[in-house]
Amino acid sequence: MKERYPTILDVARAAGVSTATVSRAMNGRVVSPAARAKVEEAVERLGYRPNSVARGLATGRSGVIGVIVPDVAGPLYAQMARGIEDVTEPLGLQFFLLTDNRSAELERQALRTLLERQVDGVILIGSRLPADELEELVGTRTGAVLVEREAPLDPFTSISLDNEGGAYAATEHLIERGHRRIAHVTGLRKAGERRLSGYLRALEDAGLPSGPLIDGDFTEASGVVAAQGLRALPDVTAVFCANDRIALGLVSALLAEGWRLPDELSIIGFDDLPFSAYLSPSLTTVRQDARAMGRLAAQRVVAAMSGSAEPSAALVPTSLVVRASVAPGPAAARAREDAPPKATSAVQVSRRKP
Amino acid sequence: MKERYPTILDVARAAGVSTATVSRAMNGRVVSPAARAKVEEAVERLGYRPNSVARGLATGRSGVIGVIVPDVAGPLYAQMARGIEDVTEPLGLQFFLLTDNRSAELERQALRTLLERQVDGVILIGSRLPADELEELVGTRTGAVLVEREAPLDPFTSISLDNEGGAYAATEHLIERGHRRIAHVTGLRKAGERRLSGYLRALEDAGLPSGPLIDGDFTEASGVVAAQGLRALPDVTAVFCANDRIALGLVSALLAEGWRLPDELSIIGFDDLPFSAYLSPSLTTVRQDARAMGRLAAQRVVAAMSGSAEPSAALVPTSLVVRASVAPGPAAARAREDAPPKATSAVQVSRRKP
DNA sequence: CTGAAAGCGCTTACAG
DNA sequence: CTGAAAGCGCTTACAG
Repeated sequence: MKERYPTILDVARAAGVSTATVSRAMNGRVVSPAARAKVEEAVERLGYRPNSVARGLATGRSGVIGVIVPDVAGPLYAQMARGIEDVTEPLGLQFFLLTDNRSAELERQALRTLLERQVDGVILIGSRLPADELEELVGTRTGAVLVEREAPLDPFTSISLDNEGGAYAATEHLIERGHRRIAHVTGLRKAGERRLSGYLRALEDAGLPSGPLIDGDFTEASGVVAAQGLRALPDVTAVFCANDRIALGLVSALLAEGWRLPDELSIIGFDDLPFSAYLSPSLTTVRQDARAMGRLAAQRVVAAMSGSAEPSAALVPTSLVVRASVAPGPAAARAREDAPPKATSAVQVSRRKP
Repeated sequence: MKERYPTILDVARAAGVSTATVSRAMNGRVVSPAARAKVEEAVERLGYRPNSVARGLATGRSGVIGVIVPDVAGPLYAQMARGIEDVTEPLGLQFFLLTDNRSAELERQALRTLLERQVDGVILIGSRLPADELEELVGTRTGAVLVEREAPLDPFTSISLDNEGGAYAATEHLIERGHRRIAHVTGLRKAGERRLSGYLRALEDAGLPSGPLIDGDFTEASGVVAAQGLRALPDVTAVFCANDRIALGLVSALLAEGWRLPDELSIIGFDDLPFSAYLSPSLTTVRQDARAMGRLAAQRVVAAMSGSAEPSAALVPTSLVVRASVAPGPAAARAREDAPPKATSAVQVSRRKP
């Protein structure tokens, strides 16, 4: 047990060349065909695998980029990880996922770990460390990009979802469908704030007063609680939930109380989680392309690693996914009385059931 | 830019001691209080952070355990990661997640990467590499544990979910609730097979014939397709889905066709995903404690790393979560005609709606 | 308790 | 194209 792995020296001896030549052959540098053949044979025979720790020490580069996510559990982070992989894989870079910066202290630890391991770059998702501390920790030797940063601007490259725009589009969709009294179940943190302000701006642009705000925290449970709040608001015909998990809880509670959806209440979510298309009614929502964000983050961090990067700030767009959870609102009904019915396909969907 | 980080030598000079003393102080070995104080002061002043790559090379241990998951996207893997963290964190070990072994080739690459990086242990989830290749790659220097391995036995420590037992419990539950004609939407791979055989065994033990088998592949889409199959099977009163995602698709399609659930069809899933409690009707299912599996895997790999480990095979139990998607079956109705109604609370739930 | 020195397994100018 | 040698930043017997 614990037998020694062959080292580059073993290979050199077996091949009758120097370790420098083995190193060159392994890394695709110029080497005579004869030497290359001998090295390859020896590598094969000994089952040699280079020790990347030693290489890392010698080169000062590890070839890995570290990713800190708030919580591995989120399906969105998983998608983001996939996007990161899309770009690192072809470049021969590895990336390591470190979980959870749910607290600043955990994030600090995770970041230190990564830095001590000499990662070449870091992607911090939803970071909550103060900018100056980040600067001090990360220094200038390591590429860094911030995704969905809580605090505002930094001297770092950052990438954020267009939460405001997505919320605007969702609210606008409800308005276009004829809703005038639209509630919002709020979320948390920066993303929650931005979604709220997109909602408010859409109402304002439509000349509508702000609808009731119901406290939420991005969980299903808060959606369930919101259902109670809605009962006291009979004039509300539609609600924009800060995310799909809230919408899931809300729909669940409403259905359990016997509400007919979407006829009695239209609901729209945010995120487009994998289950959202399969709810009943299927959930109209705002899709965020987490994979694209991951790709973008990886590209930026690679650029930052090579030093060729000006700090920049990117906003990733969202798209509205229209499904069946939004029915025409009262304004649409009024319009129908005047004009001949001009059913859009979305209206079709929502009217097929009753 | 690219300024040099301080090294142990910088600290030694600043503190007026040798690097050996700095090393000892940093690692909590015996050092005179005076020396310790000087080192600590210098570390603080220079902002020194040890280079774990260099340490890894010197000690031959990296302090990291690598985890290969089939797909970061699964919420279950996320839970497992949390469980792994539960045990590695207090031990000062790090773990790195490498994604996706959806193909043997990708898994091979991921494993090589990990090994080249000198991880002290690996946890392979759902590995599909042949046992002999695993043995050759991993060797005896690295601890390894297999979670939910596809192929049968190995010389490795393995941990599996009790898929068979969970499926048995699910099917038994349907039988106890009075169902006699129970279909099964199948899954994939070893887990799918085991769930199928648990289902078959439960029917057999109850003296019932096997019900119809509908092909599935663990996706919502296959659940949607299964709904069509069920239409042709009017005598089926209950269906055991190989996982919750299938159940989600099935419920979605059935509801869209106007079925009343659970009255017209009882449904039971497997996994207990986060959304399952919020479906309408809320889904009765088999919970797997992925976090506990992760914990167990981590404990075993730590033991394997210290060499103090006999290979072992553990089976992690499941538990039935009774919610509202199972209604009493025909046998229960017949029983009711004889005896006065003896409604269990579960029956209550499922009869409140119609 | 402490220091000088060798060693971990690579890479890379520097000569040739 | 190739080799000898120094160096990457630590740790750890070995002496003292």
